[in-house]
Amino acid sequence: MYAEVILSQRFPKHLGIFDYKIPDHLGTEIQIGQLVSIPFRSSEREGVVVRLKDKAIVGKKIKNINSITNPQPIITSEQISLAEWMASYYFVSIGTVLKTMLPPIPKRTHAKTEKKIIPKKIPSESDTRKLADTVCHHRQNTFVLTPTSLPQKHSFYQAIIKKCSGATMIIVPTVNAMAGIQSLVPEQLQRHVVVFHSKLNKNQAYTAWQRVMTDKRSIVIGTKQALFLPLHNLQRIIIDSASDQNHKQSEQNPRYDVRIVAQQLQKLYQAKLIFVDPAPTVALYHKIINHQVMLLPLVNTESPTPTIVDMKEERRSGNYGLLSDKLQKEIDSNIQSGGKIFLFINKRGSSSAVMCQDCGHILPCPKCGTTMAYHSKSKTLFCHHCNNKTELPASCPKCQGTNLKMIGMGTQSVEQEIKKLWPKVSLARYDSDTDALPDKHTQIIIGTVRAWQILDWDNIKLIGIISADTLLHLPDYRSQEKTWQLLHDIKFYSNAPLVIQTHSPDNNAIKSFAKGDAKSFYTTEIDDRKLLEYPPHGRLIKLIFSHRDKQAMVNETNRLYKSLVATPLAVSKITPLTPYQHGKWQMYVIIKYTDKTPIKVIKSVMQKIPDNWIIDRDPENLL
DNA sequence: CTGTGGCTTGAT
DNA sequence: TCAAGCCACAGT
Repeated sequence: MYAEVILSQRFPKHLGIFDYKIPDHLGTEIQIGQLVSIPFRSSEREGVVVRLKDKAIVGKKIKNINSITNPQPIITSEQISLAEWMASYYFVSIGTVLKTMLPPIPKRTHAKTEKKIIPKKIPSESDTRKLADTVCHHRQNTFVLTPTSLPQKHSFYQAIIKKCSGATMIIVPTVNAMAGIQSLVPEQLQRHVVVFHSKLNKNQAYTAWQRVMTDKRSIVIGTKQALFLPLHNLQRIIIDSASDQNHKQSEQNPRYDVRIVAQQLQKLYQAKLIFVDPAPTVALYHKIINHQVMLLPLVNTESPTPTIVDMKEERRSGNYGLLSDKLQKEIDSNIQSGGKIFLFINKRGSSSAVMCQDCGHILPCPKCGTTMAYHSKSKTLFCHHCNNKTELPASCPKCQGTNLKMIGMGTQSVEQEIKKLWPKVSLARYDSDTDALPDKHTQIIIGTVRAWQILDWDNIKLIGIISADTLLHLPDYRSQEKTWQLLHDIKFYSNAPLVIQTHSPDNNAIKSFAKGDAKSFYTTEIDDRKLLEYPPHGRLIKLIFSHRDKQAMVNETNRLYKSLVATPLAVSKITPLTPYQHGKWQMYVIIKYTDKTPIKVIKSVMQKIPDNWIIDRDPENLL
């Protein structure tokens, strides 16, 4: 008898499963999922048995398994299936997948130390109780919930945890997001809670792994690695903040996406899958339209209509500053009444777009229409989509105006302007350059998304978005979607009046948001992506090559690009926003395919990608 | 990909 | 004489 064994080690993608002979004295004891000791190259290693068979591959010298490390299997057959699926989907070796799945195995386990969590009292709404019922008993297996406020979301989670039997997995995007959810679990169920994330030490991780294997009612709250826990009786998977970028592992192989892996888990365990986010991604909404997933109906809650301020108008009426008359008036009246104000600035990217101050036109690439990025060093415009390069024109191609300006402004410039207008008001800046927390009594806080975590949302009485345009004109196909999500996230946290300043008041994301018309946003956006077959019409694989030597990088990128052009797949080259990073030059090759592309074709092409290229399937962005 | 063995270099 | 550092290499 022979066994297929996987080593929990990163291997190149063509190498994964190794055959070993089962010595006679172990013949009856070997089981799938067991950890065994094996000779590998010149050392002793541990591996997982995944299959038993009569014949080993020919042409290799087959070695013997030394011994069984632990008779108790450490991994279930469902997990082996999942690992095999992931390896093939993400074009990595199964050893690489196993390395992320398995907990580090400690020499000996100590008693765990756990933080005591005080459960929060949440007003239970009949609305969310009904939805929890739907999730547990409806025939549909995948759902989407679009909560309009934090209490509503929490009430739903609590209803699900209380009402439904079996084990639950709640996947959150960041470690910070866990505590808030843990406190929702009622006291009598707290003993079933298992917290899981990358910052746990060996023993804590191992203990969590052991606990979920036996508890039939586990409530796992964790970041993406928690997907791989061997839950007993897994009934439902909740993806919290489902649109969040952190649900994708982009830095390291396997570059997996929680939302994709969770679907696979759902199938394996016949569990229920629930995506929760105030604003679903375009890809997810597309599935709602196609009835592949079910949108859970929510009763609309009252909220103030956001005010859109057209900054082009402001300029025409003589206001050249960063703050519109409308926003100034609102700030003024809030200062009078003592309400707190949050002024939101989106962090300026490392490149910025060029806008005409007279007509609001953002300079597009003459070849393909994508927003061009301004490189301040070379003073040129660059298209990240088609590599087109042009000089900065002297005047606007649309209205001939000569007031061209780089858009993207920092928190500092807004701070200056506020100080000028209201010299006495207490003011704090909170962004990635700030360490100190703002004083509790600070009236105006100017900040980036980083400030969201520390804001006292309940006491914020006015929110101003200084410019919705910075995000809007990133040269990425998802910039509209990101703007839409950002606006919804702000609204989700606070019900305060919202003033949005923009040069593009007719933009789909901004206009649809102001009208509260989700359907219009998504259908328009899906339509707009049709022409270039961007997701959800087509699907993407990003190939990354980096090298210390710029010329070597360019040569290799061109070589692979040319070889891919000869295949049936659509390819394009993209220079990233920061082509030089960590002492290396890099460039991307993007592969676009559709559901009609045979999987065989994709597989055979990807097999030929050299091992020194990074393969990122379903990338979070193209920059 | 990464642990290993072989080889070079530099300090003792 | 040995440790550390670098590189090429092959894995059942």
